[in-house]
Amino acid sequence: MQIKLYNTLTKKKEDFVPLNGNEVRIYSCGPTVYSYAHIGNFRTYVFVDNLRRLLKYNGYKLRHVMNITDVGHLESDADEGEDKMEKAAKKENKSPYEIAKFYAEAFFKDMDRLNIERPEIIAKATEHIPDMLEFAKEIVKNGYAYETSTAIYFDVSKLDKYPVLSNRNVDDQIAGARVDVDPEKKNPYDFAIWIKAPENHIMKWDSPWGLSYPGWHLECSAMSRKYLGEVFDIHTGGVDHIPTHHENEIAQSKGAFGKIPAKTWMHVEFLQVNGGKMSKSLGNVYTISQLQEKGIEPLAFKMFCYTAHYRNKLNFTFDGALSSQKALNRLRESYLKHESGTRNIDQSIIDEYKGQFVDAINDDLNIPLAMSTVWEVARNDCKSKDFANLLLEFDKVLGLDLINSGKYIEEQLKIEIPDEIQELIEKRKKAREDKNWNLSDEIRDEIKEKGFIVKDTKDGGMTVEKM
RNA sequence: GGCGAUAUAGCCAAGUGGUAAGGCACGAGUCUGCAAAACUCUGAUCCCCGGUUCGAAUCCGGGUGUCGCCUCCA
Repeated sequence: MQIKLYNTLTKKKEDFVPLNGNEVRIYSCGPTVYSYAHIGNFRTYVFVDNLRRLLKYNGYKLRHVMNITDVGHLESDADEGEDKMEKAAKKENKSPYEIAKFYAEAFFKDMDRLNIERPEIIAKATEHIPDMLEFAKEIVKNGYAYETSTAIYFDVSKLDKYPVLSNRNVDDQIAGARVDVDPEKKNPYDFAIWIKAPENHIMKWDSPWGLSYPGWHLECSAMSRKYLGEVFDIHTGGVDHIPTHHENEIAQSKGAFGKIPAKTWMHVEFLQVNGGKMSKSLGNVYTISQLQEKGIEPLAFKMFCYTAHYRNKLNFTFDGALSSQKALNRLRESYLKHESGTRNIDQSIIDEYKGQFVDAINDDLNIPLAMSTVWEVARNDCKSKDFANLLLEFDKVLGLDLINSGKYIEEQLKIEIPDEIQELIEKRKKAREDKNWNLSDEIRDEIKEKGFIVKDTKDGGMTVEKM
């Protein structure tokens, strides 16, 4: 079955065919490691994980690069303000390199908890300064850039067309937007490819323009070409990258070697919170750890992402995430149910379900639709290892770590019960043996007030959960 | 001011011409001393108006609402 992917560049769903045989080359814009990544960031990385898994499921080999931005990303994408790394470093009284190391580690820890596969190549900007400098020199040599007192700017008016990804009309937008334009810029949409370092700037390197550092957009252009070649298959990022970052990457590649660097550009819509945008000023920027504190596992967040298609906005609420937590637990129970089954299922039925699932995911990664097939299998009355194996097959794309379902459920039940509660449990056990239901119910309420829930099992035992 | 997206049951949402997937919640039932859990069952004609069509949630036009981008952000 043919994979179809939506391409922002052509604004169409297209049949996906790799440029180079069986190998798919992908570049994903990674995090700027100046603080913790939030759940909005991770919606994008969950998508990238699904994309990887989809391609592998269809038999392709991957060469996937993700960058770690640890220099050059200014507070504003329009080349204004301080470098984010330097700003965070000052705030936390550390070096930019310490900041980068700390938050990069935190990022990968969250990626692991989300069961997101690592790209084949992780590329740090600071380790590729020579590649970027080379790229910048080519752009300058080809006449696509000019020098001002503060930076080397890319001259967008030299391009045949700008922008190519977004529809915006440059002149109209400038008229209405409240932006202060650097008077030294020739065109408002010119952007810095190389920035002259102020006296107190920590991260800076030697260049034909003195001590300086690369512009943010340049790292992706330079590193993607280094590892994937001039033109590769797929470039991913969030929708916010469309109008500036990716537009400028394309401009740079055209300036350096005259080509648009990727064939397919894929963008993930924003995760909203309570129906609106996530922003620091509203205090609704959550991290994976903060979700965990509220009883939402990282994998439940992944499951939550599967309720909507990646090209649509998804409204995050804690209620919504908790419902996904429940759904995930039920899916795990269903897997275990089938895993212990003994019935045999006709291969034609298995093939039917598999076909439904593959049709959905191959159609521009329609995971919400695919999930309806997953539930049909999970909910099937006929307990069978064949269904358990089918769920594991689906999980190759979903990455919910279903094979370890038992472990996750065990962990949820494994809690420390204080002596005080243990005593109440013993008292209640006796009351139940005496069929003193009033006392039994009273004790249950008392335990509940102290934050634990007691459930009676069929064999006369009890289980205890934390609220 | 410019550009764009979206509007489907209580909530999260699939579905782009042929009589509305799925998840969660609610309600009912089974089970239970009761409860919880689990399981089963139950619910929407798709923002409004007009048009195209044998037929539209799905296409076109006009409204209204919400959201986003152009300023930080995946």
